[in-house]
Amino acid sequence: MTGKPKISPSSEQIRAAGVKVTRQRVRVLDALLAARQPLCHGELESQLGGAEAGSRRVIDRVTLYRVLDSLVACGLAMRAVDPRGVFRFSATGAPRQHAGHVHFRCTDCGGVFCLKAEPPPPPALPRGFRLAQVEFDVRGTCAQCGAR
Amino acid sequence: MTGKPKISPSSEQIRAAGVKVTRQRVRVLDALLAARQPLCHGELESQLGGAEAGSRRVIDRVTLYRVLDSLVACGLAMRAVDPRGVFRFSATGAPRQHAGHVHFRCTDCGGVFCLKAEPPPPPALPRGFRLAQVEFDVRGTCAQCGAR
DNA sequence: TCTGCAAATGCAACAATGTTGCATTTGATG
DNA sequence: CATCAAATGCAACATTGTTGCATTTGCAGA
Repeated sequence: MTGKPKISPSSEQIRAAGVKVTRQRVRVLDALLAARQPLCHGELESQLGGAEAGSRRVIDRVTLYRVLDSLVACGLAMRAVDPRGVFRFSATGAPRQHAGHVHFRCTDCGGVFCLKAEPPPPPALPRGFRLAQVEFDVRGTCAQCGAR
Repeated sequence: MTGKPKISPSSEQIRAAGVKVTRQRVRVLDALLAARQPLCHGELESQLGGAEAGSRRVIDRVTLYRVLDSLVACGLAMRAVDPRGVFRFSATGAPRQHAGHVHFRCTDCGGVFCLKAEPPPPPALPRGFRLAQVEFDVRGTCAQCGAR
């Protein structure tokens, strides 16, 4: 078994999560793991579709939605909403490059800036509550947009 | 001129903001001011439409979008995105009942709980950046969902 | 290796939310 | 009251997300 061509770590993650390992799921999870920031459906679609352009469509629009749903359901991905009201997905296992600091989002140009500040400590929760994720979202206008 | 039927405070706010005072704008701002929580487009539509049901449609769907845009543009209202990805609007002049504390959102049942904790102070921004809004988002599973 | 079945996929159609173009109406101003 | 830009209503369109159903595929067991 030394010559197995290529076992992406995603396959293992998916198998470990107890769901079927399919080409589509591997592709999508790979994309999420490689991404520096959470991706929306459209970005994933064009990224996956564009990569192998030439053959036929790599993944169906609806399938992509369902794959994302399944990844979220089995804990391999997370879903958040961006300021435009669009769902964005990120791999939970991915190195969270953006986990240790706070983000500033310019409502004018849409740009995202990483602030030096550390995220605030999570607040105390009532008995029985379990914390899964904390997001500290700071919005306004960046220096460039403010200058105009 | 003593008998002017009814001058809602919204009219004054709108006039002060320097934009035309129209029936639609007054209605929408009234609704936002009266609301206990941010309202989405659909809620506003049915609320406004239902109130005067009988005559014809009170406000056009598109007009409602545009009125909301204009209220946001002149600073009388604020726009945020809810966890479903839908825009929600609130009057900036309205008593912000939910402004002074942090929210916990259960990713299981979708419920929102108000925590006792105060929101963390906004972080320092680079030169030229202007802060418009801060959101502290805490997610996980609530006691009830966690018990199952 | 083959077979069978539940899960996953692709396709079409639909639903909800938000936007644009344009003709008509209306608020404010002189 | 005359005027004109702004606001409104209507129709059509765009984007994002969902549902139903027939076909394909991963995977477990014979």
